[in-house]
Amino acid sequence: MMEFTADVELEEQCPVCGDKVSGYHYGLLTCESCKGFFKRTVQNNKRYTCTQNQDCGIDKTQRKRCPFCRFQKCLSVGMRLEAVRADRMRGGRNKFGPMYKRDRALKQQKRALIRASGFKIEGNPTLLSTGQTEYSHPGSLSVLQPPPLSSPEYECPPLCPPALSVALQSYGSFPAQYQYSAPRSIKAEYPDVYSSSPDSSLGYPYPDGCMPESPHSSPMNPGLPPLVLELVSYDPDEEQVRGKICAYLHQEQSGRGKLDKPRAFSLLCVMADQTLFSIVEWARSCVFFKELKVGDQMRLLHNCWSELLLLDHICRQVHHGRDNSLLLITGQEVDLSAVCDAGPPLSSMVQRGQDLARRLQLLQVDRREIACLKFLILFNPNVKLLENQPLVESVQEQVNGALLEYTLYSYPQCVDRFGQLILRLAEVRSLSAQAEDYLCYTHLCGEVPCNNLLIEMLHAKRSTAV
DNA sequence: CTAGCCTTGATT
DNA sequence: AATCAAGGCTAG
Repeated sequence: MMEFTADVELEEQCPVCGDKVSGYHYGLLTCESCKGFFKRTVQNNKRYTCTQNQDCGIDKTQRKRCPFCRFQKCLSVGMRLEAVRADRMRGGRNKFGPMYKRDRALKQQKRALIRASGFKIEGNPTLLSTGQTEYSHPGSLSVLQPPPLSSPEYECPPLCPPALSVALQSYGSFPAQYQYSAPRSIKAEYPDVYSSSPDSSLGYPYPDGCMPESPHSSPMNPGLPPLVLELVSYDPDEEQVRGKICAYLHQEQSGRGKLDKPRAFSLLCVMADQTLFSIVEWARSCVFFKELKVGDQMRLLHNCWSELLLLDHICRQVHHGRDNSLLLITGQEVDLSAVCDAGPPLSSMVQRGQDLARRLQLLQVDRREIACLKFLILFNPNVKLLENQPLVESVQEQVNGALLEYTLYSYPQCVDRFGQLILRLAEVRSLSAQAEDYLCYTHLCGEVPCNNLLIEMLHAKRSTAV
């Protein structure tokens, strides 16, 4: 009973400062003051600096002390820049409406469950990142910006320790958010720990609320291969990744002078670079991959990083579902016509990407299938010089089988759904290769910031492969 | 700047 | 007509 009241109270606290929540603001439940603070900051394009170590604790009494850290926290808990209106239009509703509604229903469900069973649910399966557990880790953002890379602009490859091995090894203590992997709870008691509102969670937590409903949304999922369920459980929380990357970008932007505007392209590179870190984190948390030695882990990632990055991008477009704009990991939209102005190689690749996204959209590919595809990409048996080749081959085989079975059970009306998916995989590979070439070329022209994981991957592949 | 209270207006 | 999350206003 104590726990129950504690839990409920927790949910009524602002995730930024702990003050009393006054409603949904900019994507989640916050207090009135953080709402106002976030609005002022975004509307007036404020840039703050931290006089300490950018890890100031934010609570009700100290929130005024460091606006920099307060804003970082706003972003990292999931407050959304896009919800601040550019045109300052008052009143009405925005596209987040449905999301708020879902979240309310979810919380209601959770409360009912707690009351019914007197049982406190562990983990945080909500779509929104509200009611999270730990803000006590001021340094949790640092994973995406490991020490050697922390001053992005001015370091060059020779001085950099290999970022991938750092990313694979060094943050042993790194937190729970990429790994609420609890494989044992999958098959058993709580079939829906991962997807509390039956299948809406198969879609990405994007606000549109227009996710195609999966045809198999029965809660029980009879013929579902357990492996598929497990694989999808390793997917990171998109909201959290987005929050971290936004926080990183914002920090970096305020770190450099106002005058020094980064060019759009290099901004995209930084974004891709940060996304890559989250992909590495994802891989590290996955079954099978964890069992491999670091050397093999690196070989696999070197081989497939661009495919995973591309697939991530494509999936975002699938759920974004618009032909005339791209949705970035940060939640920003980029007009496609602007991209086309950038010239033929880039615009044709973007076009190929859009075509691919459209095909996947027509298929109504679901999140479980995507999870399988990611594993198929990661565990590529064609990678040479693996110490544990048999494991990689076996994973490839198992996932293939599970995906085939899944598509047959879940989409019996689509005869060759499996084949279609695999075909798209080939296109992902081909397009990612083209993108790598392009990146390599632009890098040689000095257009890409040269200090990052992105470039390290690029070089690694080119020096070992073929 | 902050934060509590007020006004708006699309959605239900 | 009620709701409620946007933006606005203004003492402190």
